[in-house]
Amino acid sequence: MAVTDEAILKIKEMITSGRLAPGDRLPPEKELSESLGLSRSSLREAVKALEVIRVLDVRRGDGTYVTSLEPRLLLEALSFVIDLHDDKSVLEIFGVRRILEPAATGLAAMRVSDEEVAELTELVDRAAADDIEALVEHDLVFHSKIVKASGNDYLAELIDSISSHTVRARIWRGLTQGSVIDRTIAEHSGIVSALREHDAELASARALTHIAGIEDWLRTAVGATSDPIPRPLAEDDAALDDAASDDAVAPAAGADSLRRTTPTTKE
Amino acid sequence: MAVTDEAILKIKEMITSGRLAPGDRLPPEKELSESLGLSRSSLREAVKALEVIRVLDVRRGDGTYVTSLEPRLLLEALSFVIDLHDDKSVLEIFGVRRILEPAATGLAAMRVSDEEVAELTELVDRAAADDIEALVEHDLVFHSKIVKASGNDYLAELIDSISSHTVRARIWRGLTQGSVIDRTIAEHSGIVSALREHDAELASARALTHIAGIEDWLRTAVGATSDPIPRPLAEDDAALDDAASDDAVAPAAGADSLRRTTPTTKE
DNA sequence: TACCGCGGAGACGTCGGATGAATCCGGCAC
DNA sequence: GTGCCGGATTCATCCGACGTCTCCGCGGTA
Repeated sequence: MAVTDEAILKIKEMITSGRLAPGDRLPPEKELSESLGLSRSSLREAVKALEVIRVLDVRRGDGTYVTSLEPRLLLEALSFVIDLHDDKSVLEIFGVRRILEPAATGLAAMRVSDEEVAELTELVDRAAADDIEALVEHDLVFHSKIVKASGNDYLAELIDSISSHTVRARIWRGLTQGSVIDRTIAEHSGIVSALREHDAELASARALTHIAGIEDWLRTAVGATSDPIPRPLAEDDAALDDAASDDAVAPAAGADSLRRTTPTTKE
Repeated sequence: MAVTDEAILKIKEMITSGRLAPGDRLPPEKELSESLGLSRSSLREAVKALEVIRVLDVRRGDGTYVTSLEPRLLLEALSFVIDLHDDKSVLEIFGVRRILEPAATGLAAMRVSDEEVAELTELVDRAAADDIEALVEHDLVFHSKIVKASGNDYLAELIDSISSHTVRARIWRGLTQGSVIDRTIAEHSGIVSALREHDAELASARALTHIAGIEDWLRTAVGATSDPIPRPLAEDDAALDDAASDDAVAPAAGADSLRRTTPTTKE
């Protein structure tokens, strides 16, 4: 096995064994490379690999740290990978979301707090139908809040990760189906209503209905035309790509390559 | 943004834009580094990062290729990351599996072929209760086959990925609960029976029962060995390994600290 | 013609050093 | 006490060199 891969496993083992805890600082690259028996160059490749999957956090001029290792961080990498799937996979991914999100919504119905219901209610009320982009933003926040209320962070982050990929599809849907805004808000309202009553079964059913509506449309679109969906992924990376193309201003802080691509985060 | 991160995004963009298709070979490192405007060292860090998440396949002495980008590959990285979660997260992860696997089993019931049923039947019959390790192996194959039969590769691979992490826990369970072998086989048999009849509801219910049984045990085990205060993963994880390897069975899982838990090609 | 072995070319793997840039931190002036 | 400054530390990037592996064409041989 390559020394770099060994280093990756050794660092991982240091974490799983407890020698390195979340938040801990690693020895300097020079020192660590010597103790692991490889060159600094090779070690840096290992560190970079662990950085992109959010296991390590490298701070220039400071040091390298173990991240909090929270599900949110570790699943971020999933968004990156999902971006690389083709149209057929998008349908399969949607099939997974179709399973997870109703279940999460059902869980949320059983344990959602009054405050959370109030927040969701306000969110839906405020989502007056202005424009598509605002709706997509609202949609992301809405679903994110609900799955978070399921009480299972891992489940919530997993759903968030696999949902981000469908953003563009939903945008396109919005562009081609005018009635979608009202319908989406109405469906959201129905879900909140079920949550308020702690009716898990109804909440779950309404979530499924909601998602299946999008899925149906997506299946038709993919199946119908040969070049249906606006090119998988690349476009909302445009900002990043611009930044990368050396004429743009450097992003302010902590620029990452694997930052999730949902419009919710800006760099 | 760091040049290495730029390179990662640029390579990703080359793939999503279609300039690089699955199986394609990248330009040599020297050439690519020049065209991307960075040193070979930095490019190598980018390539390494994309290699660990199975986007690129680097073949020494040959060249660097884009992988097939199949869900199976891209989700492999998930297994790596899941290894880093603590016990609390393991329960949450199990909560996700509890949702996904019954659903996948239900889907499988609707479309499973006679051949697949025959394979599963034979698999269960052959899984005569010999030893724990064989049972765990059987269990992995069994569930893998079923979820694969769901027809949704992405779903199947996702389940496989999040299941791999529970292997050690199941080993420990096996060591502490003698009757688990017979019970597991009986439950597997029941699931196959429902699949054979294409009874999705029953298949799903039996899958849920099966998984919930493990989950219940896991929750008890974790709750028993943990304080109300969340503990870092290291201690409890080590406890799992110790418990496993203290016994004469000596499962391979805990033996090699540098083991690679993701099912990859050996190196 | 078909097969086999060899060696060169190309490509990745690893190393060590040098320089630049960001951060941290202690000392000093006010 | 506050704020500034410079040295020390650490990561970022680049460069050049050498090793090893793989591929593939060129002859040699049967």
